[in-house]
Amino acid sequence: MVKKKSPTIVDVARKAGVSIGTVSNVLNRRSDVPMAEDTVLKVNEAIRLLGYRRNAIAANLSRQKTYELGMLLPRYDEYFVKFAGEVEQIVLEKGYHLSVFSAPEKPELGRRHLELLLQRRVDGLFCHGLAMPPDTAEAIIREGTPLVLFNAWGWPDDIDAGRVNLDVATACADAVLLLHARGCRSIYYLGNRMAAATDEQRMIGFAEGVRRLEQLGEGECAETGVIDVGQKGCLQELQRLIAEHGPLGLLVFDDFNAFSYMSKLLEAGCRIPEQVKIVGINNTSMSRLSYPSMTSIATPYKLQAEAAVRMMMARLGAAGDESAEEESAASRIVQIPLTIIERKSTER
Amino acid sequence: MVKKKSPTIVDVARKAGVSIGTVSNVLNRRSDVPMAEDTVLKVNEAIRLLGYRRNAIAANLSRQKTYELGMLLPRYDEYFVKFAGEVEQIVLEKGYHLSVFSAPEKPELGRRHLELLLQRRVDGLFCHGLAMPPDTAEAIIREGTPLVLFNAWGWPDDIDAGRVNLDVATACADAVLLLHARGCRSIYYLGNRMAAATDEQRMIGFAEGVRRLEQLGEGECAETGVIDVGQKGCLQELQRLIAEHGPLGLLVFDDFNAFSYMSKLLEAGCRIPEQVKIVGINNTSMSRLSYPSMTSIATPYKLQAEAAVRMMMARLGAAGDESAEEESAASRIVQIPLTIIERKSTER
DNA sequence: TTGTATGCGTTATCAG
DNA sequence: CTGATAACGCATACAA
Repeated sequence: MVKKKSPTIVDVARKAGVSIGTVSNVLNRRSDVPMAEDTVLKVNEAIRLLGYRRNAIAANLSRQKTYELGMLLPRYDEYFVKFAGEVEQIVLEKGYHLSVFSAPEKPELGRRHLELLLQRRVDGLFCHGLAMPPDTAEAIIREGTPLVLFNAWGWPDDIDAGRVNLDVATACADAVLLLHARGCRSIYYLGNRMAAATDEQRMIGFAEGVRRLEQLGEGECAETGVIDVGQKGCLQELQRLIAEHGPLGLLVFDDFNAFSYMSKLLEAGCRIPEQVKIVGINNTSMSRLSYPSMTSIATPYKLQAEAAVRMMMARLGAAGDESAEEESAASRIVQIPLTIIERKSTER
Repeated sequence: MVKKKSPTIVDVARKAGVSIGTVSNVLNRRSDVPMAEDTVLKVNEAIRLLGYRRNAIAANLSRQKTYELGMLLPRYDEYFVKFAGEVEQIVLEKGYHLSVFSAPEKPELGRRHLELLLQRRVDGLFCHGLAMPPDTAEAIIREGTPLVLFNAWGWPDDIDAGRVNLDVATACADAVLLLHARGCRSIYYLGNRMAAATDEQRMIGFAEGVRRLEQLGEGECAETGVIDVGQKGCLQELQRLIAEHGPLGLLVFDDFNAFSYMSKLLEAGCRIPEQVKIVGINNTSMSRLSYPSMTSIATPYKLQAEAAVRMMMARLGAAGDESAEEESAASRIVQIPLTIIERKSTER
């Protein structure tokens, strides 16, 4: 059997006894071009008979539009994957599809993926704030590709990219207050310096929470501080704190680390939540299923995805349009609120 | 600022004072076509100056090849995502890139993604055995797109698709023996009927393990059985088994469910591993980080990914080639062995 | 070593 | 309503 090259509209046209223009019209169901009922039937029949399948490459080239959106992730973890999945769903309903790439710990790889996406002439780009430097972003926009960033904290304000940021800081501040309300005498943030920009937001929130605590002016003001998960003797330090101050409150970088340290503390004989109360971040399946179940800050994927897509669509529609040009920074940057899901690990 | 359409090779050619053919040649670094050092320099300079970026769409259309591979997943979970990530890495080194799609619980969505990939004329397709019915697979191959399936257990043998299957059954059998060796008097498989084909493999393995146990003819032959996670009163049933028979061995459908039930049992006051010994499947981060840490069957992503890519490359290379046509079923189907990672949850 | 011409499969325009 | 025909941007034989 020879590799019979797939049929083209030319074949379909011949088979149906019409011209290729007509085939294209019924293929694209153009509403502005009226067509005879009969021709449509003939064409569809020919398509079925030949097993014709449109060549998207040629179509894209011709119409100068791909209906493809790209997404650049720093890595595949539960949070990013869920977010990407949501976005994929939503844009699909709008006739677009999403191509996701990740660049695990490799800026060079990230650039390569980006270049690829650009060469494929994607109509728009979603990108994590960590997966691309600001000047690259600027260049992309300048060249005409709409860009929507997510979790791009601390980026310069004058970049014309949509931005959908999780308001992690506020949630972390709330977590500090929660831990205090649950009776913690000392409250620490267990961070991860390796993830600089992400860690910073949590730290800012933690500090804010501590400040709010002070403003409350409660006499039994808690002792607070920051420890790093990578720090040597981290576990011992925690045990010391428990011994010295009683109920220790721990806000941890993410569920993964929170869970990991919860296990270590349990193994060391600590009782949770009696001696240590833990709050994780991301509300992954671990936190829900663990014993004791773990309080965690939930990131609303769906909300964030919807906001991101909305921004993208606005940019896609307004391309070339000078009308909606005067977009305020306010509508360019959206903050997504998080909520704390309280579970056993912070019970009184 | 007008949306300046991106420069083409025509622009580059003009700027560099050469013809477009020449530009194309240096762009593709054709080894068979010799080029003057000087022209290459000129062209590259022009490319830099203009900020030229090759239009992959046009290139693909012209050369009738996309260097794109598609992957269809039933959903995004830790296992699939890791596997996809590995494949992405490997094919990247071979000059291909991977577009991943998932069809969470929606066969219709899956067909749509497939159609999309085919319209984009991907050079090849990786697909999970659950994400596509056999007749569809056959049609795809017939039309000339190389197909490599992974975890397509129980598929008809006459389909000319590469197949890379995890040998879950054997590993499950081994797990049964392990549980017995660790002193379990009764051994149960905690399955998940909802995931039919996947569950079946585990069940086959479990049964095989039980049979091997019987052949050993140990006097203290264990009692065995199957329970479903979705079953009402599942937890109570387990507790009853523990009370009646002492040390209970549990092989669970996957880490997720294993972890979930471990937590429930702990909460109910059971001691692990003293009263219940648990083996999960997939060796996800949960099993490693939990307390007690959980024994799990590790799936070698990398191995499986390498095997899958190897098959794909063979098919891509042999396309049209009649030489390697006579491929035996043996080399078309690869079994990947799994290994049990023993942790605290099965200690004596 | 470089330039020219043709084709890739569609879309879209504009006469019939 | 339908049918030629010119783009779309690039690759590639083949000619120079």
